[in-house]
Amino acid sequence: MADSRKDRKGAVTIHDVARHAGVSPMTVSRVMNAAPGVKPATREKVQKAVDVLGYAPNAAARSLARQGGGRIGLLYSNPSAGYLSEFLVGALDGAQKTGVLLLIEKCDPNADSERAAVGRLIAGGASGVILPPPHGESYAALSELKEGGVAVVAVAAGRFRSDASAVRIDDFAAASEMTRHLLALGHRRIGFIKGAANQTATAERLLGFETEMRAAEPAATALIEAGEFTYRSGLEAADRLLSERRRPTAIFASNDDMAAGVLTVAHRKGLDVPGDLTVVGFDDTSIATAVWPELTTVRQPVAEMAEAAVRILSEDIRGRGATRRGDPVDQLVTHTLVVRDSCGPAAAST
Amino acid sequence: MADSRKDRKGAVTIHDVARHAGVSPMTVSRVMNAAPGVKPATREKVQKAVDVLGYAPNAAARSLARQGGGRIGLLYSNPSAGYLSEFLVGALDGAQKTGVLLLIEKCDPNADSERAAVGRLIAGGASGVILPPPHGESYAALSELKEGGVAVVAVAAGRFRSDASAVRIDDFAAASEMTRHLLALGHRRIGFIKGAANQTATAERLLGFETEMRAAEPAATALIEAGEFTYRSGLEAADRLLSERRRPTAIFASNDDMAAGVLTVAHRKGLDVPGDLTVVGFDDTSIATAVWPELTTVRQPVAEMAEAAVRILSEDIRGRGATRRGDPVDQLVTHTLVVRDSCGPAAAST
DNA sequence: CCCTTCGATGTTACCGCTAACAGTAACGGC
DNA sequence: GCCGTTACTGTTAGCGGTAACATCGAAGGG
Repeated sequence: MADSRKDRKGAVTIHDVARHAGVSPMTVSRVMNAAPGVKPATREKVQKAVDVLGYAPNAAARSLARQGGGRIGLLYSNPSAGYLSEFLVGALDGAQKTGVLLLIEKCDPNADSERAAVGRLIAGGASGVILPPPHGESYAALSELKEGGVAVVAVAAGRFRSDASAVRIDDFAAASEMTRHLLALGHRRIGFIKGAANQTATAERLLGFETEMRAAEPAATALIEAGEFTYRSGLEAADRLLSERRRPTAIFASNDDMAAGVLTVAHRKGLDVPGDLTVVGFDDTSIATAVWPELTTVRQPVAEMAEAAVRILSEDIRGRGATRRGDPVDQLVTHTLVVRDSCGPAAAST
Repeated sequence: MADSRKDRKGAVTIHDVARHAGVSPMTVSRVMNAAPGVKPATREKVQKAVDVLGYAPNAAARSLARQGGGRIGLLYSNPSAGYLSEFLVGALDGAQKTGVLLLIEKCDPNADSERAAVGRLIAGGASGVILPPPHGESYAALSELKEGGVAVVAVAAGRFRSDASAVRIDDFAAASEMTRHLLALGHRRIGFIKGAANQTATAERLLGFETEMRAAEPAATALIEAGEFTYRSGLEAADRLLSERRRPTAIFASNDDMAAGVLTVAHRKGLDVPGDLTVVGFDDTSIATAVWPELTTVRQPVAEMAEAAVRILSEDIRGRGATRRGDPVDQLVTHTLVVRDSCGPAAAST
C-alpha cells in the first residue's frame, strides 16, 4: 500500500512534499513550523501531502539550518533515580519535535561539580539549560548560568523564582489533596514525614498537609517528623512515629522512598497495611509499585514536564531578539492522585 | 584564559581548526574520523589544534552530510526501570561521539506493539536498532527487523544468537562468582530464586549457581524456587524458602527487586539481615541501595554497554558495502561483584 | 630523464532545512 | 488609475560536515 518509500532509502524530504503539494519547499517549512502567513487552503494542501507521504522533518538538518541556535543542555546528577529515565524520554521527545539538540551532562550535587558541568554545557554551545531537581534550587548552577547569559528552566522546584523559568506541579495543592483523601477515609491521627530541608518542595508539601489538618472537621492530630527523602530516613522516622503511645493510623511520607521505609517498619512490627496502618507517598517513582502493597501516591507527569521545559527553552531561544529575553515562565502542570492498595479506612481504635 | 571563544556564539567549527592548523577542512575531517591516508605529522598538528580550540564536531552536520546514514533506533518498554536512565545516558553519549542520531521509540512488551514500534523506527530511517531487555529475545521484533534489512544489537540477553549482535555480561560467570562468594562465607544451605522463564539470562544465572553448588567442598544444599523478576514474586518465594523446617542461611535472588522482597519477608519474620540471613541480588539497580541493609549484588556496566551497542551499529552501518554486512559481534563486558551490607558469614546453626 | 603510480591533501558539490530577502497579486485610498 | 500596503509565496544562500573526485609532489621503473 503505502510502502512506496520502502525502496527509497527511507527518506522523504521537504522537497518531495513540496512537489507533491505543488508549492515551494519554503512553504512546507512554514507549515511544519506553524509559522504565520500561510493561506489556510495552502496549509491544508501541504498538510495532506505530509500525511500521504508520511513526511517527518530531519532534526539534524533543522538544527543545522537554524544556525546551531538549538542546543539545550540538561544537567543531571542521580543516574539511578527512576525519575531520570522518564525525564530523559520526555526531553528527547520534545527535542525531536522542536528540532533542537540535547546536550546531556552529569554532575554531582555539589556547587563545584555543578559549576564545572555548567561550564562544559556552555562551552558545548548550549543556549538554554534544563535543571531537574535538585539543581533547580542550586545557587551555584543558577548564578553560573545567568552569568553565561543562558536561559534556564527549573523543573519540579517547589516555588517559582524570578530568575528562571519553571515547570512544576503545585506541591501545596497536591499535598492538600492527599491529606483530604486521608481525612475522608476517617483518619484523625496522621503522621507526616518531611523531606530534605534544602528543597522548597519540602516546605510546600508540609504546608499543604498542615493547612488541611488544621481545617479538619472533626479535629485531627498531626505528628510531624523530619526526613531526608531517603529510604533510611523514612525507616527512622517511622520507627519514632510507630513507637508513640498512641500511634497514628496513617502516615504520609513526603516521597515514595520514605514511604517504602515506613512499610518495612510496619511489617517488622507486625502491622498490616492497610488494615492497621495506611501509608502514602509522593512522586510515583518506580519503587511505588515495586513494594507490597503498592503505594498510594501523587503522580507528577515527569515526561510531560521535561517536554514542556524543552519547549519553553526552544521558544525562548528562537524568539530571542524579538522579545529581547523572554520573561521567565511559570508553568504549572496537573498532578494526579494515584490510589493503590496501601491506604484504607481508619481502624476503629488504636 | 582560553575563553577566546566565549564571544563567538560558542561554536568552533571544522574550518576554525583547519585554519589554525594550516590545512584544509577535509584533512581535519579525516583526522576526526580516524580515516587512513593522513601523514602522522599532519595528524598530530591537527590534533593539537583540536585540543587548543576545544573543537567538538557538530553531530547534526555530520549526520546530515553522511546522508542520513546515521540513524539508530532504540526500543524500550519499561520506562520506570532505573535501568533505562543509565542506558539512555550511555546511548546518548555514544551517539554523540560517533555522530549518529538516536531515535527513541516506546512500546509494550508484546509482539504486536513491538512490531508497530519497529515499523515506526524503520519508517523514521533507522539503519540499526538497539534492543535492551527484554526485546532482545523477542522473535517478533527480531524477525521484523531482519525483514527490514536493519542491523540489530541485543543488549544483556543471556545467550548469543547468530542473527543479531550482542553486548552482554557473562551471566553464568557472574552467578558463579556470587555463589562462590556465599560459599566462601561459609554458607552451605542456600536458597535461589529464579527469574522469568522467557529470558535466557534466567537460565544462565541458575546454571552458574548450580554449577558452583555442585562443586562445593564440603557439600552444600541448594533450595531452588521459581520467580518472575518482580518484588511480589520474590516475596512469595522467600515465604516458601523461610518456612522450610531447616531454612537456608543465605538467599540468592536472580535480581534486586526479588532480593528486596526477600528482605521484607525476613524483617517480617524477625530475622536480622545479615546476622540471621544473608541476602544477595543481581543487576545493581536503584533499589539495591534504596533498601536497608543495602544489597550485595552484581553490577552490569549498563551505560558502557549501551555505548558499545551504539558503536557496534554505527561501525556496521558505515562499513556497509565494504564488508557487505558485518557478521554479528558478541561483545562481553565485565561485570563487578558489589559487596554491601546484606551478606555476612553463615550463622553457627539454624 | 620521462612517464606512471601512489600517497597525501585540497576542491567541489551537495545533505535537508530554514533565515532573509525578493517577488507577486490583491486591495483600498485618493 | 496610480501607488503604497498587506498577505502570501518563491528564491538564494549557507549552516557544518563529508563523499567523491581532482590535484600535486615524490618515488620508482624502463
